[in-house]
Amino acid sequence: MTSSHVHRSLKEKQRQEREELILKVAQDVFLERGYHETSMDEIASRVGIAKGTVYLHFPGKDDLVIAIFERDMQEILRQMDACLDCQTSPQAKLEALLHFMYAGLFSKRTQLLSSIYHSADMKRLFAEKGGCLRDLWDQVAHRVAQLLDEGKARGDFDATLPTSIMTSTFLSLLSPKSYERLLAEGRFVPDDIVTHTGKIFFRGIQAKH
Amino acid sequence: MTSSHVHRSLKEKQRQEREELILKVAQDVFLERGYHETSMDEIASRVGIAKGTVYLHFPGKDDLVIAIFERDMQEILRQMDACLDCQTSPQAKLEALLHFMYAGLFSKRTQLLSSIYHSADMKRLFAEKGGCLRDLWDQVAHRVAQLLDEGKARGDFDATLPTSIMTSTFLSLLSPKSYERLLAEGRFVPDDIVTHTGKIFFRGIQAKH
Amino acid sequence: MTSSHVHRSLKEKQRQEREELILKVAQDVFLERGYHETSMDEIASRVGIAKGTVYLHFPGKDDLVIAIFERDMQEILRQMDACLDCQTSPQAKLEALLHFMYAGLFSKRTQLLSSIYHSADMKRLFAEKGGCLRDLWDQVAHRVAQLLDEGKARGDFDATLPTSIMTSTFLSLLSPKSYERLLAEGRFVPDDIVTHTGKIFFRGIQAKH
Amino acid sequence: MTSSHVHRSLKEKQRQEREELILKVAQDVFLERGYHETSMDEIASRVGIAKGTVYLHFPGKDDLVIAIFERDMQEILRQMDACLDCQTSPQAKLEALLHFMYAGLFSKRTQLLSSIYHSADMKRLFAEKGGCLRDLWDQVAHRVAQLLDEGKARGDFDATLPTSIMTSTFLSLLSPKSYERLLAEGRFVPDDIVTHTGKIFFRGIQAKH
DNA sequence: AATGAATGAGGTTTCATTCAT
DNA sequence: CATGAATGAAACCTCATTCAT
Repeated sequence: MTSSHVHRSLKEKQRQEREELILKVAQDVFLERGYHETSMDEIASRVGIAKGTVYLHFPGKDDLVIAIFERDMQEILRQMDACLDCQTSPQAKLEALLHFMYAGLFSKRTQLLSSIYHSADMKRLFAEKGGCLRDLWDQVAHRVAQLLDEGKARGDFDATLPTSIMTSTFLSLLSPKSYERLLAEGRFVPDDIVTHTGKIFFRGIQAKH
Repeated sequence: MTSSHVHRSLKEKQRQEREELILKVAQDVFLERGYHETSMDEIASRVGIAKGTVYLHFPGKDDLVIAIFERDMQEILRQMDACLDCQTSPQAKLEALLHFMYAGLFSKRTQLLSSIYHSADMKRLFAEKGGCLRDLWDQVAHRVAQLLDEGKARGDFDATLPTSIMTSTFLSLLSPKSYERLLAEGRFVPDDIVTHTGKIFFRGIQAKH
Repeated sequence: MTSSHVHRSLKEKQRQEREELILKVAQDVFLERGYHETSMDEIASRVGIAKGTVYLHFPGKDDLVIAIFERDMQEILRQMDACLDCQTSPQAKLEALLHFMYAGLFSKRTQLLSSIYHSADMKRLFAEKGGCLRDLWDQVAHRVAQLLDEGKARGDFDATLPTSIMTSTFLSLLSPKSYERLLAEGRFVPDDIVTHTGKIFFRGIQAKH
Repeated sequence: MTSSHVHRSLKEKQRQEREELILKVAQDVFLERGYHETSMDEIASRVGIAKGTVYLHFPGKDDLVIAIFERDMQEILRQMDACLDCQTSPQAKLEALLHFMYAGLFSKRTQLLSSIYHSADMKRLFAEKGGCLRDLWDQVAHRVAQLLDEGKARGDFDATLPTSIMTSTFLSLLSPKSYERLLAEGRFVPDDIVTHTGKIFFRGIQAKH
């Protein structure tokens, strides 16, 4: 009984690990090559499994991408909350958020998020299959909007600016592609860029005294 | 002789007009459907010509996209210069630039530009085939950077911020996708958004007094 | 103008001939191998064209089979009518029908018709895509039923037998598969078989005197 | 020792029961969906066992179908003989046969038998793997032929008709598909149809007096 | 013995590109 | 020139079969 249970749980664990691996690899390949330039064959062979095996985990290519986005968004939300707990003022929280989104592992996730908003075919895909993603993204945007409103209430941020536009502007800073060249040129490290960009944004929304 | 020459030139004019039309239509379709979801068939049939005819103007699908980007960038440069002439202060010029990039016809071009920076497959395409585009984009960035430096020299902009980062931030504002939802919700018109966003940016880079 | 028209019509003619050829070849292959054992590759290569070309004529494998059935049924109806004109009594007409259905070229078509009624997957296909086929087959059955009723009215056929059952029995004679072995053994030619089978049927439905 | 033997025999019995169950279920699914539309997965899951287990009983999908046909034919032969014992005249025996073949449980088997004769891929399968089936079917045909000859000898049936053709015609009546529509329309019950069809056949082969 | 995850050959379909007319 | 039929490489996906557990 116990052995059987352990056995089950082991198999299940292996299954989940494999699924996780597929998601990870697929994310990389999609980022490198783009959705259409990536074949299921390539994903499978990079994972080191057969094409058919991928289909045991995800019913189709579409669903694989959706799953990647979903996992990423959930992780981002989770980490966002964790990171918001450690700070006090709304501005400090938003700054922490910015830094976190660009930090090591998350730059990939942030890039994917940004691609949602920028490629016509992905948008289509989400319109058709990604109902749940809309909610998750709304939660991200909602958290940001809340912090901005909180800052306004405290008199930190300019209350005459519409929160929705501030939110959009803040989120548009989460498009790491714009900074890739800066990084590529090697004159800055990510933290520099985020710090400066953040400074521009927060000065920009500061309440006039 | 003369008649033949006129004939030639007429033909040539028609040819150019058609090429222009193909570029225009293709741009629309690419924006609607995305690169991979758009077939040469669809472009040809929307233009009202045969598929083969498209290949008389552009050697391949890749080159067609490159040509679109090239044309757009050149047009943007041209209009940018025109629009910069009408203003006096660097900030006024940059504001005019922002408004212009979102104005009617240019929103499409701006969207395409933004997609350069955000989709993995386009980037690859440009890396392989789009040598000339790099130069054009550098010119755009250069104009912005010049204005920012000019502003710094006049004491308008904060000289402690690295110009390259300011430039990047400014250009990242040219990602209309971020605002699509704001527009879709119907609470703002493009000009509102640009005005507010610009306000944030320019306050953000203002020199401290 | 005329030349263009002729040109058009020539192209169109070639197109139709090619389509006809595909239908013919596909019918043969489907008969030999069955629907699922036949690949589009095989059809194309037997016709001597590329796989993609088949798809210029038929949107999918399904539609190809449907088209074959439709063409066959229409041809059968046409020939049936022709063959019914040459005879006088209902029985003579039905006998002519039987012979005609087994005659040279039609044995193939008859075999296909029969396969409609006997394979589970074909039935499914027709249920989904073959609306028009149902009508055509009904016309065939209707013609037979009419002849049987006519014969009853003349006092030739037994009026106590339900026409629908007589029709079914008659049509079940159109299943050449049952006779293949007889033919294969070489002791009979098709006409013998049809003659004897017909004799059994017509005696069977004869009015009692 | 004895216990081990009993154990063995118990296991063996369970094994046979499961094999029987697989055959039964597979038959149903093949009839519903057709050979190619049926996956080994579906069969296994309907039986309630793992896919691999099916392969412990049958080396492949082909062999499973062959086994079904073999079992069905053997059962038909067994039941045929039983049913022939209860009747006296050849005609009564053949009539009993007809009714029996359409009776409740046997309609399925009859349908499968009929599909042997009507689908190209099944024929191929039997040509390659189904040596034994040929013999069994010959036995069925032989029994019918014997009865017909017996009837001829008694002066019941028309001796001028070739027995082989009479046999073929009789067996072609065993194609329940032809009657499905009659049944579907709801105007007849199976027994009506068989009775009328049989009447046509037996009148058709009756000796002239 | 039983399982079911893994495999990979094979099938259908799409579409950028070519080329004879 | 312009056309659009033809091509065939390449993608997605299924499923019979195997094999480690």
